Amino acid sequence: MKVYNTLTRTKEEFIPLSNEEVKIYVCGPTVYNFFHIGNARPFVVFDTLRRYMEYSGMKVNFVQNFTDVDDKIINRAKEEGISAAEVGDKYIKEYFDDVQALNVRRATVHPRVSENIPQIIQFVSDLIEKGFAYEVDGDVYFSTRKFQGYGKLSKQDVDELEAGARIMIEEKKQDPLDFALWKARKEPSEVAWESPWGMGRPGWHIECSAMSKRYLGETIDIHAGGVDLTFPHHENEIAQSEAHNGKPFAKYWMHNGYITIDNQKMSKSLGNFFTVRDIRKEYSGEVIRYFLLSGQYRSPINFSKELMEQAKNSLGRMENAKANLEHLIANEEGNLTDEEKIYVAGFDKHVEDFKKAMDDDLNTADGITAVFELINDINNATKNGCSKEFAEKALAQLLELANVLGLLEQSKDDSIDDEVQKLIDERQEARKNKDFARADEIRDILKAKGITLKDTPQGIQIIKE
RNA sequence: GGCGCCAUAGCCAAGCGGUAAGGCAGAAGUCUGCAAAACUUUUACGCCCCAGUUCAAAUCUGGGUGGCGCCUCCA
Repeated sequence: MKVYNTLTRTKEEFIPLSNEEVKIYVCGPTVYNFFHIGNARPFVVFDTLRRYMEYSGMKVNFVQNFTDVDDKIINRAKEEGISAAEVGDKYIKEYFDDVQALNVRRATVHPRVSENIPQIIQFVSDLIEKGFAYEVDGDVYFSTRKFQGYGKLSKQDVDELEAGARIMIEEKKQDPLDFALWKARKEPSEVAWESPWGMGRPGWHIECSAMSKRYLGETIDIHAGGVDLTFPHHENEIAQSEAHNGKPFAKYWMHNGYITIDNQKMSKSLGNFFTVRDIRKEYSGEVIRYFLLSGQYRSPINFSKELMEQAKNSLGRMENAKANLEHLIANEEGNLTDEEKIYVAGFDKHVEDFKKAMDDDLNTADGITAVFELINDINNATKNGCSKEFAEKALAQLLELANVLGLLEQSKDDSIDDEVQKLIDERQEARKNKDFARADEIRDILKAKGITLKDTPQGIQIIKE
């Protein structure tokens, strides 16, 4: 498998550090609010990476943190009149609710900053001891210029950065490029922990370095996140971790592109964002997931109603294929015919195409194409009915690929109540008596309830929304 | 000022030197009591523009034009 590595700006063959497991760390959310569709992209993309690696036979140790100690959380807590811990707990719960709808599997570990304070304090102390950090009035800063190679990920030149002069000048810092590892408490009500430098809390960047080390070790295979984290967040993580451990931090750095609105970056500060929670009111999580996977992960994707409709209709084609096969399985019998055997043998090509696409830096757009080509074959094979065995094999093949993408996983509730059953029976009776007006009327009534009836040669197929 | 990305049909999107995948939307047809689903056919002599390299370029090089991003909390 090839992977685009931001560190080298090229696609590289992915070679795991160990044959036992692949170590992946993905920067997780700061839990002070519902996450938006832009935040959702890395969750879905790197979940797909993980699924594909597991499909390819690798064992993956996947760590994604929760940043539950942060200024925004503190502010939120003040606003809502609850503790910072309660804010964190609340939005972690909401995170899992949304992410479950998106078919994003739980990470191997979801560490929280608040549960890693001793490790962080140790990490910071070590950096001071090694001469990479210094304390001023209860704050601790990292000496950027002491770490050679600062800027290697984002390809920034230290002197150019300084010349940019867009960095907040803090009196306490020895150099404007230095960043906080530990922040002293400003007022007594703030969450804070005891430390060698007094009461305070960790800076943003140090958390990931400390948690990555604790849960995955000093050198990991892949560190991933959104492109906007490249600088300064990931650059700072490299500086901290490599200064501390004296060895490479991550072998591959993967960054997903933005979600845009009218071609502008979606962001909380611009206020042009849509939360997944809100989008879910109109589209299923799988539609959102399909939308996010419809382009290659490094390209920007524009978010719009029109594109969501396209995603919904496209996914609908996949769902129809699945539903039609399930209906055939329930109503047909028999084993593979000679003609069907040829079709089944042809499935392999689509699997190969799928793997080829996914091996090429997770080209999910092409992966989806392979699934549609499989569906075309299946539809052609079944247009005049098929054996039960064929339908079973076709469905298994379809789900094998779709599930790697995290699609077609949610089984719909197809139970119907007595009242609906009575209407369906009545419609059948009406059709038999050629009372098509009544039959169509009933179909419309059910349609209004979100139940679509299809009259197939294998009987009535009921589709619920 | 520094670093970087992108430009393919009405819309989305692959392709990365060998003669334009796939999906949505649209049109016609088959099937059906009618629908739905499915199937068949159909929609880019051309891939932002101009040069160049090559037997061959959407794909490489140079120069434009237009859009976006990072350098500041941000996925």
